[in-house]
Amino acid sequence: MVKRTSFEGDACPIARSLDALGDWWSLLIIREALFGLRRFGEFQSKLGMAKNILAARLRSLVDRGILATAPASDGSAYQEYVLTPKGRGAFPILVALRQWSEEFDDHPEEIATILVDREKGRPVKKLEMHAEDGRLLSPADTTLKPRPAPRRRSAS
Amino acid sequence: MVKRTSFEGDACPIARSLDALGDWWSLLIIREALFGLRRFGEFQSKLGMAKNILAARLRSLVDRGILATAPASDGSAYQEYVLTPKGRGAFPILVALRQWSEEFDDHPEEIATILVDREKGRPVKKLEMHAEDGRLLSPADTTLKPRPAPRRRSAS
DNA sequence: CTCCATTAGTTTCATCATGAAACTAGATTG
DNA sequence: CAATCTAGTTTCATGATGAAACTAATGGAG
Repeated sequence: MVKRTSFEGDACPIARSLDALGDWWSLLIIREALFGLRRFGEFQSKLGMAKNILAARLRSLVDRGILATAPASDGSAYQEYVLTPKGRGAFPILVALRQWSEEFDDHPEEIATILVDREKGRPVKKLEMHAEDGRLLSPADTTLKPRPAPRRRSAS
Repeated sequence: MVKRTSFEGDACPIARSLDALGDWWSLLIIREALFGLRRFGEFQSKLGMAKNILAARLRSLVDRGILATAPASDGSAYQEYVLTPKGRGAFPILVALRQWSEEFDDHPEEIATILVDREKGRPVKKLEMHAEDGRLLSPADTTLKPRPAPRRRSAS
């Protein structure tokens, strides 16, 4: 059992996310799915990845509830892969990755696209983290706390 | 050249970020570094990863300007690994991954920690995306545009 | 209905990456 | 200066990846 370590049982939520999304292709598949791709062949030609790897990734994403197979929207007998709410929920991760690249990449001139506000066509601002009361938070304004034990029924 | 495909030259900023951070360990190393870890042995024992892999990752992260080696803060002759601004800039990525897990994980009761506002001790809100003018944007409110060609000197 | 092309995979095989353990050089401690 | 600790490197077995060939089912042309 020299297996590539899994973070499935890890208590850290970051590790748990990485267990599902942290390989080289899953997030790119989700990116394309958000962009509207649905068919095996579309993913394969757009991403240029090996078909066996794509098949394995799609299976994993379906198993984890990130994609679902749907019985074809154009009437053909083939199936399609569509994002579940869980899959669409990965959007902020993609935005965060994009913005990190936009801000820190050594060759930003090679970046082909920018994410813009559809209405105005202007670049979106950086992701913001806010407190419950609305205050804008910087990393230093945050800290980690142990998760409170889930209370059963009512408070003690 | 059956090498694991690199996204280094890819025009997609998400792929470019994944090229630097998209392996199983890099983001966890950054997480620990944000938490204050600095020494090789600290990372190794905290993450429980093989030392050769850790050494390779640290080297890669230093090469990419995400970590820097510093000549020891406690006077010893060993070196330390500290985050650069580029490394600290990955904070939103970690928050996005954490929040995705908090929202969609099948076993959220296994998650040990929550990210809170230091001042109030209350959980932070989900990351928000805003337009330049401050409007809150949903994914559907955004679209991709080709990056405008960089103008030289003045406008045409 | 038949034949051919397309789609969506699976199989095979070579190579790369990962992980565990042993090993090592230099730093630190007693 | 001997024992130990730190920070790695080396070695080797195994798992993951990728390219290409192969296959079964579908779709389309005539």
